[in-house]
Amino acid sequence: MSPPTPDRPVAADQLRASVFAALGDATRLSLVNRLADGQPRSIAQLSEGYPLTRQAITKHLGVLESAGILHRVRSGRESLYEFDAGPMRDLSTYLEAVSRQWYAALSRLKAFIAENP
Amino acid sequence: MSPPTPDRPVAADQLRASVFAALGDATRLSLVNRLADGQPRSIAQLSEGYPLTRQAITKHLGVLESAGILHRVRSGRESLYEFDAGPMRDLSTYLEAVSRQWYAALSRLKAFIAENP
DNA sequence: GCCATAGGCAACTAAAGGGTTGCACATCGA
DNA sequence: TCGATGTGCAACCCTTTAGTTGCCTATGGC
Repeated sequence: MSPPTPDRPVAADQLRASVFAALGDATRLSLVNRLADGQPRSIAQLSEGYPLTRQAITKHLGVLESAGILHRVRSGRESLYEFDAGPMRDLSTYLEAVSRQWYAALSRLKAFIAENP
Repeated sequence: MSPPTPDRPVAADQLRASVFAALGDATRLSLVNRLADGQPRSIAQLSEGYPLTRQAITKHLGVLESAGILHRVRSGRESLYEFDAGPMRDLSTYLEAVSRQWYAALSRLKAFIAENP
């Protein structure tokens, strides 16, 4: 391993980035919002209310599934998609950590300035 | 106001999606990580350690700036970028709300099942 | 005033993304 | 059994994105 390089894009970044990217589309965010009530829905159901074809929605669902945000369960002739909060909780934790790090650094800076005339 | 229930893509989704999209790249995540210590850095500094050209990094920084995650401050001949925790805090709040909504719905479902033999 | 350094701008390429259409296939229900 | 419904698959299109190269401008230091 290369010793001292904690900064270059690492595996963890790749993983998070793929989840962020999956959420980086208004249609997909909307789909997630609908499924966050815990009730699984079919592709046909999820396609209702969008000015898009069923195929387009299918692709979006595929992206969300690849990111682990949704799971697909076949039931008879339909594919039901259900929400999984795990990945989004992870992101939330990560974002919280970064924000906290920033606030902490800022506080230290302020303290330093206050103590040095 | 934020607990999301919108059915189709709405303005709020567009805004959040753009921030999510900005974070949906490993290189950009890495840049954010570096700047989250609160210390502004120049493009040249930020370009170090990546197998990319300075121009590529410049573009990434532009994306992050457009999303409001970074701010640019010109200082002499260099452009300093500094971190702003606001957008990421918003996302964290949003993700937390969605997760909470899901857990709540799941709890209700369990309770319902327990009460109906 | 000179030169090295830091950035900005523009044009270009390759690949990924978002979307569509067309068609084949499985399954449900009367 | 038969038609309607729900999906899957593939090919295709257009736009965006990630990245490069080349060149020109501004600034800082000596």
